[in-house]
Amino acid sequence: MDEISIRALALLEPEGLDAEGQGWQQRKSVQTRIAILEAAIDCLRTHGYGRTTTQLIAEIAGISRGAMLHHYATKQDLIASVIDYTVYKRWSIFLEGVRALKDPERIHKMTGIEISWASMQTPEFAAYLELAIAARTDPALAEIFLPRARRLDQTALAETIRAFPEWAHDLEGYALAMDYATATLAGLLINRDIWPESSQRGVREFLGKTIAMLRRGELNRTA
Amino acid sequence: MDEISIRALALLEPEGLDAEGQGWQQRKSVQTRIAILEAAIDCLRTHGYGRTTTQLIAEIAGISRGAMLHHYATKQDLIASVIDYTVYKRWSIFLEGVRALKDPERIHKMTGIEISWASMQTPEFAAYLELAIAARTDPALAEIFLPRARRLDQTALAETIRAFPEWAHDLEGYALAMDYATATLAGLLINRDIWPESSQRGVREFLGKTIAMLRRGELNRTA
DNA sequence: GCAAAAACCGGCAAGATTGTTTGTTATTCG
DNA sequence: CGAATAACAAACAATCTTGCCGGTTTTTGC
Repeated sequence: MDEISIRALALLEPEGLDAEGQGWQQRKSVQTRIAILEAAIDCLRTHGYGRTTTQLIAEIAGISRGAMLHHYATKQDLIASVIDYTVYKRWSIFLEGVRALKDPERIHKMTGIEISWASMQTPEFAAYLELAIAARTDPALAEIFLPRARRLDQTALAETIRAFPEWAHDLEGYALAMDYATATLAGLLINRDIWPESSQRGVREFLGKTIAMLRRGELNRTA
Repeated sequence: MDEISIRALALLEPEGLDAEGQGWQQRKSVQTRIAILEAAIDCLRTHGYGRTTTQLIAEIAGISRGAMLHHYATKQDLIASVIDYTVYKRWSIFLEGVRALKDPERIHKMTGIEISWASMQTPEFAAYLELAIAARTDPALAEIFLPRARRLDQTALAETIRAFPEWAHDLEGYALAMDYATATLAGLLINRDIWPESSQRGVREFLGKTIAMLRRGELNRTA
């Protein structure tokens, strides 16, 4: 992992999950917590937030519900950790994909969209999306989700731009491109089961061309 | 309402809600059903699908839960009607907005996006979106939602193009533009509470310019 | 009128979900 | 080695939600 990734990850890294060099009990605790988080992610993406029960999470994680409530006293505590964890993983995957590209590919072949698309098709992002959606109508969830999401979104924007030197001079344009791509791809995800695959591919390809033009400045965004 | 609107509405109009010239009992039944549907829409948009209970719907509709189960024996029956009803209303509002535009406005000022945006900010669309999202993780809901959504989506596309003579020669392009705008705006709706308003406006405006260029053929979508 | 049907109301049982509580096993540290 | 602490398990009470059922009022048709 190169320097860019490390710096970005450092600011997004979830707390309470780093147990390097600790005792065995500590290491086991972290291991169990990660198992719980991944079980929660699996539940969220397959059953949605409304039907994600603590019972099911514990079941999938392979532990008792009592044990889970020992690590995460309340459902809100668990969800809060899930938020941090999923965001961290999403941008890790994103940066990893970008880092694997050579500069010419990244700049001229709109591959950024494909990478963004790939990072949005992971179980982690599916879980995050479920939470984002549920937070719009669930006040209790919104209370813990919105502050985190706003902060993490801002942090991710500021840190990922480091991986795109060609955007460095234009933070505003980068923010627009990122929001634009994220919005369109998220909308695509929602209609995944409704629209034919050919339509979805058409939208993705057109989005790629649009972003490429935006970067080249052919679509001045203020006029 | 002009001929175009009437033709489109005819194909999308929900069944069991037209009681013109019937007896009073029939009329009262329709009236109650509409009250139930609108209560359900209100519940869906404010509480989400997972927390929309039959009890709450009946409460908001102002009738007893028993009376509601008389009109809609099961929750699935009710939701099925909600789907048809919301889609019908959405495109009614959309066509009404388009019809109110003069040709030059519609063609040259990318006002189509604003109308589409307006039609997606109604309670009806919010409810539909909740159902579309919930259907992705709820098999029981998907069973009744997906077939309807696919059929209604196709019908709406074929019918609304009548209101855009400038697109008539390019159905494929119209479909792409519609999907593209819908996806982006839906994605925007999801992030409504997360992103700053200025970012959202930026995305909307950029989308408008993109669609305008697509229509003018400046962004060839096959290359 | 008057019986049938429709609209409507209130309550109930079965099942599910959350947080708490009590108890057991394993680890850490003085 | 022994007490304190952490990890884990199982059961419980309180609350919701759904579908169903008996009963009441209103409308319709003969």
